[in-house]
Amino acid sequence: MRTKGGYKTRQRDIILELLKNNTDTHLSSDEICEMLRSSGERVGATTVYRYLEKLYSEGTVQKYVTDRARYTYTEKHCREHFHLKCTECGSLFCADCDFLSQLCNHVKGDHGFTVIPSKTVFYGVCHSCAEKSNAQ
Amino acid sequence: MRTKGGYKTRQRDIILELLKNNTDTHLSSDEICEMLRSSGERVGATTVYRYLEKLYSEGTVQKYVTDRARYTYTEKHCREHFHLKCTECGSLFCADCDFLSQLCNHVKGDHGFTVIPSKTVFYGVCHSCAEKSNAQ
DNA sequence: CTAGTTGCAAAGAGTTTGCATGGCG
DNA sequence: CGCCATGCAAACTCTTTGCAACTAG
Repeated sequence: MRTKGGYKTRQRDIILELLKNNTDTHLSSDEICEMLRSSGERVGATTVYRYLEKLYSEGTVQKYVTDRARYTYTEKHCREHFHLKCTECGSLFCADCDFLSQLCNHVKGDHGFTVIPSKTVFYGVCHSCAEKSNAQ
Repeated sequence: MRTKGGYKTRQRDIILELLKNNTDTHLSSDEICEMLRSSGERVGATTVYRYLEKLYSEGTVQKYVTDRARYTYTEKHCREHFHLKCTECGSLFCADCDFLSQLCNHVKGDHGFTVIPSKTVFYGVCHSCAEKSNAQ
């Protein structure tokens, strides 16, 4: 959680801009490079990797590791919420309620483990995807 | 979820045996190779990879992907549990209790989202790493 | 000017594939 | 004997590191 901002560069600007414009998906560094390339920009893969890790360590983006590392811009109003990620359609939902808030206390008390909500994602199937499956 | 059993071989026997004797941990293919090697057995890495994927597709083992793929033998009576992954030391813990079991019902009922425990990992800081941080 | 940033090339790490050999049934 | 399994080597993919050139402040 470093607080130093670093220099402001063209590459960092456009990477962050792209992340802010795609808060509904999880992008891999590869996809980010590709999206930038198709819009005429060119940023080295190494730079993307390094900047994403920097943003992650600052808490600016969230990181999800499944088969590869994926990142999503952390919206201010979601900072202390949990996230529900649908494995079918890829949608990301925010979940904030008493039960989930208590979860941290429980895991801390009974399991001695301090959960970090902003880094934790529940994987599963969303309502609409579940309906589709039932319909078949 | 194929049902074909395949041939019974020395390698498959000892890999499955090892998995059954280590239901409390999550083993990577690399660790499995190493454990077998230190007990005098020798199995090629490729064979371990291929057999684990086969067991996974059959449902015989569960697969967890964090930084690398890890597998655990699926015990019949074992209900699904969540995982706690320490971002400091990388340790992976299992969490199986009523509170966490209720979590699925709650998220399903109040959020219309079906959580899949085996795919969900809680990220945070474990007890011993938290102590180290406090000591500093 | 100085320290942080970039990006190519190369190294790593984990996993998969090609293919000839070996073993179960 | 036929077919599946094995395992070495090599290919592959994602990610990190070394390092020289570059640039923001």
